[in-house]
Amino acid sequence: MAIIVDKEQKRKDIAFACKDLLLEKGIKNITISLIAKVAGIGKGTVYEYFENKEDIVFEIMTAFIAEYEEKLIQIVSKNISIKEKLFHFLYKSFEDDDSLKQLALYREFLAIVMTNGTDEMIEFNIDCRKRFELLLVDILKEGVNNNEVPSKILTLESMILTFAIGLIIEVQTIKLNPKKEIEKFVDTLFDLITTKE
Amino acid sequence: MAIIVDKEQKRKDIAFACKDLLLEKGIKNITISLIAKVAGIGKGTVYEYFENKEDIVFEIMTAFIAEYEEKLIQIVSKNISIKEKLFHFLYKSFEDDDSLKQLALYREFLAIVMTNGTDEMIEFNIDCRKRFELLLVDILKEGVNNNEVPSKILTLESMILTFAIGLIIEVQTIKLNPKKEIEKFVDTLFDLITTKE
Amino acid sequence: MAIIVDKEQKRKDIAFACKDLLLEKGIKNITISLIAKVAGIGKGTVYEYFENKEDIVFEIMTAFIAEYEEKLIQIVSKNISIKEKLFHFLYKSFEDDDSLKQLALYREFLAIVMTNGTDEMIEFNIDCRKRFELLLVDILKEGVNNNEVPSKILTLESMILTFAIGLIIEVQTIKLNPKKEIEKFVDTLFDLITTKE
Amino acid sequence: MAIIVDKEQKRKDIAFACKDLLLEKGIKNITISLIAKVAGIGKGTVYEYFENKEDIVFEIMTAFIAEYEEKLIQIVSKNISIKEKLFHFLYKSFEDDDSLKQLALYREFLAIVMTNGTDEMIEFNIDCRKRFELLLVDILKEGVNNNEVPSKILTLESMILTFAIGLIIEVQTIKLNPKKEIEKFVDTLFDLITTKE
DNA sequence: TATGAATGAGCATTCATTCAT
DNA sequence: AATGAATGAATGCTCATTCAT
Repeated sequence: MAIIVDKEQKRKDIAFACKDLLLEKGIKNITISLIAKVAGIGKGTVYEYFENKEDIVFEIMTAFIAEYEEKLIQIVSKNISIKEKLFHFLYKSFEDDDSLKQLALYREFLAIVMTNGTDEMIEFNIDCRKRFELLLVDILKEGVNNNEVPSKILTLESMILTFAIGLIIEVQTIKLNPKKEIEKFVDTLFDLITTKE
Repeated sequence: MAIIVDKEQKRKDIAFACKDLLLEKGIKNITISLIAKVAGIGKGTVYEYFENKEDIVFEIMTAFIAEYEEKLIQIVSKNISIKEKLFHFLYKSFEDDDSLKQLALYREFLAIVMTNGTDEMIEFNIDCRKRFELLLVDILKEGVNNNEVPSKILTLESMILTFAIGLIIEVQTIKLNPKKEIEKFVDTLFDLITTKE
Repeated sequence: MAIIVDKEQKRKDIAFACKDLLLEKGIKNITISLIAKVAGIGKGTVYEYFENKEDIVFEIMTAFIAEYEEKLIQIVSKNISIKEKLFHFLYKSFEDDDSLKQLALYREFLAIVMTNGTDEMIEFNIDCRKRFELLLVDILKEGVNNNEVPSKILTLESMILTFAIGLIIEVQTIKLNPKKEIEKFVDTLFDLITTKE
Repeated sequence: MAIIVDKEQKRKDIAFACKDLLLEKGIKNITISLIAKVAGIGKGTVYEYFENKEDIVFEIMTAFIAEYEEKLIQIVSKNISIKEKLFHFLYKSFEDDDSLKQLALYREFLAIVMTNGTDEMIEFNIDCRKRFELLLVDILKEGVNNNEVPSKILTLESMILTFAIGLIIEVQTIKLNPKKEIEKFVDTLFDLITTKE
């Protein structure tokens, strides 16, 4: 058991050592040789702890997702209006350079899943989506509870996430301005949802 | 005098001959050798009509986009409710096997643009977006003119397209059911937009 | 016979039209397509007047050589000392930008003859050498006649040309300074040859 | 632990295995596939030890140059007259079939440096020149020390090497007879230099 | 447990030349 | 005479993964 713990720890150590490298190089341009060098181990050793290159990328991406989730949780717990929360929830990944780099990596990951995605990748992706869904639901429910928005907003939850993915893509593929689009989206949404009799 | 060939026509002939091949193999796995063989010409001849591999893929994709646009135009001109039109506008690419194959190709193209997109590709993509935008606006405006929906629906236009892209991705990456999602999206949208005082 | 004359004239016309192009592009990077375009004729027509690409290059090089020979003849006829004449004879091809460009072309030609030279090329090259030899002999003989140098200088003639070729190479391959080397060469030579009892 | 290979040694082993191949095929016609096959290794392995094709050619050429230098050193240390030494110094590369093959390779290398030479190639070439220069100076100085020739012969050193390069070229490009030319060159040189009052 | 040496498939592109018209 | 459409051979390099030590 001690050994197992060590293995798990070493996986994380290796992954941690490569975070910046992956951000800098991207999935396609990172090599096992480089990973081994940066982690200070031999190429063969990498395979003692990871199944394959994909596996390493997953490990690192998982860490990034966890980090990002942390940021979103902070948004949820902030003392701001639901509208503001929703804006930040959507805009967080465009806010600063580090986030943008992580977003670029996620985009690269998406590109792979979109075309060559293994079941494992899709599983991973579904899992991520679910975790973000929970947070979004938290935000929406809180708004409902505070009577800021009618409860029917909850039905929009999946649609909002799909829009978010669309935006992540289109910011790159048709040079959409994320801030502008998100502001418009949130404004329109709240305009529609809060229209009273 | 030598034979004068209609270069533009021959381009299209070659592209046409390779349509199925591209659909079957995908952008990354199609080769010039194969293209030449399928088109029944020499490899060098391919380069008489196309700058490079990318150029051929563009030509074929452009044809697909035009075909698809045609289908959308038919939807616009159909005698159905705006709600139904919007549904079909969004669902058309998932409706049959041929459409799904073309969608897969577009997804592959998107994946490239997302990560290695040249300016030309982005240009192409922006252009496609604009053409679809026009059609969507047609649908929405008609609905407004017929008093089926309030005019504020027009502000949703860009958002709808972004959602559409998000859906194209997520159908693949998190196995979303396109029909279900689109139905929910359209229903919710119309529920929100048509809520009266 | 009229037709033959026309053919010869057209050869020269085509060659003339391509002179600058060849100088700019070099032998390896010039293409038949480009030649045809610049000469304002069809690709096939080029082959009506020339055997092959090599043939065109020859025609143009021949013109350049003739031009260069002209320059050397002027040196021969100048009213300067034999030492100065020899210096200019050797230095002429390094003197100005146009000459340097022609020299670069000749170097490229040499590179081909050195490795893939056809008999025809070698013939051509031998012929060039002979023509320059004649001029050099003129210079040397004149010096002897004027009692500027002893007649034994005539035995050096081939050696001087070989040195000239070596210099043309080494200016490029080991960055020799042509002016300095030629001055040293001429000085040393005259020092040796004119040492009297 | 894994096997630790003496990278430098293996480089040499691979290079050694390809010597004849390079001599036979020449720089332009040698292929990585062939190199790998002849060296009995995989194509990828070649790239473990060499940066690129050029790198391999350099390694082999370096070996040939070293071999050739060795031969020249033996000439320097021979107990013959300076005149004979100079003759052999210049004639060595034409003496036997192996030397002629190596000379052809060097000529091919020169042809590349003359037209597409990278800085690295020029560096390499300058370095070779310098090494031969040292040996030539040895020969000349010894002659001076032995009172075989006046010290002014030392000023001819660079000129002799330039002549040597010119000869290497012209033997090929205008079918000069190396033995004859070198004999004439050496005779004339000694005639001039040793002319006494 | 750690290592690192070895591997090999896979592919776009250029351009001189020909020859049917 | 003039043309220009068609051709096709030929090759360097990367990198994830394995496995002998």
